[in-house]
Amino acid sequence: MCCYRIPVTGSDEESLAETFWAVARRLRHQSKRTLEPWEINPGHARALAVLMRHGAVRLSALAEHLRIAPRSATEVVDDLEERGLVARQPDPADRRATLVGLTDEGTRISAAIRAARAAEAERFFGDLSDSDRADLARILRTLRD
Amino acid sequence: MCCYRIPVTGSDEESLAETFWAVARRLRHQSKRTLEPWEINPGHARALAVLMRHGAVRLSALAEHLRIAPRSATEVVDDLEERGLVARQPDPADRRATLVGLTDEGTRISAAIRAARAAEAERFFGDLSDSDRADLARILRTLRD
DNA sequence: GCGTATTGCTGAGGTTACCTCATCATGAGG
DNA sequence: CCTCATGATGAGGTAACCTCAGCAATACGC
Repeated sequence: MCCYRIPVTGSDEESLAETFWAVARRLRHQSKRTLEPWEINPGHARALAVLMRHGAVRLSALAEHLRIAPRSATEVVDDLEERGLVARQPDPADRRATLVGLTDEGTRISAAIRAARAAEAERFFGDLSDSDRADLARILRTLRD
Repeated sequence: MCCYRIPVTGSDEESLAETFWAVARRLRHQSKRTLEPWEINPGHARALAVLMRHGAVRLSALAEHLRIAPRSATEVVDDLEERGLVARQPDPADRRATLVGLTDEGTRISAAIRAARAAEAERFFGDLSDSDRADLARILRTLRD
């Protein structure tokens, strides 16, 4: 690795990462508060969002979207089903598989959560100027991949 | 809240948050890989960093820095002590308290991790132009509080 | 068709990183 | 001193993951 930076730069970079995590923590806490009215945790909310976006999917597909093991998706779905937000139904195309879809109430609540999250993002990023917001989006997209 | 944004903006904001979390995930994975050579997890690394910065501190103080319950700090310290990276010593000022400090090896390893993290940050943020990096730092600082 | 391998879900049980509550020694204030 | 507060820790719990084994259904090679 040529051109190794001098410590000052290293220290700047360190604090950039630190600042990033500080922001992440604040955003995470705010998200948690946003979800409190529904007594839903972030993992369940993510599952509902996937179902909202993709409609009824197999458990294994849900697991992939959530990046968790299939067995863990079973548990998430168990919980949500117990609360009446999702329902299992046999997959007509393959009798081994089960499809999970939102119930009416699940759809209602997912929509409400979606709106609350949008409002939350507005609150969180709302103090930024339009150009800062655009810069942030552009820079983050660069870093994403 | 006046000037409520139209849905398009809401959707932009949503994706800003989403992009943020995508970046966070990538950074987290990279951090994990950075720590692998020492077989140290992020929580332990954070504890070592606190001790590096503050020297020997009480368990309760360490817990505060890490934002975990005092009882949980006991466990972190148990693990690190078993690995010879930190040592407990009685607090001369209060016989109820114990101070935790880095051992020589703990100091060596903490320094190595610190360097590796700086290199990791350089790798991660290195593709950005200087001005993007400055913008990002400034914007994140705005969002931090 | 027919046996074999694969796939989809779930029961059983483990791990990790936290937590609370009770306990014990020590310290501080009336 | 006697009471109350504080610092660490033992005991035990929880949430959100995991792996592995097992069962049913399907797909594949011949």
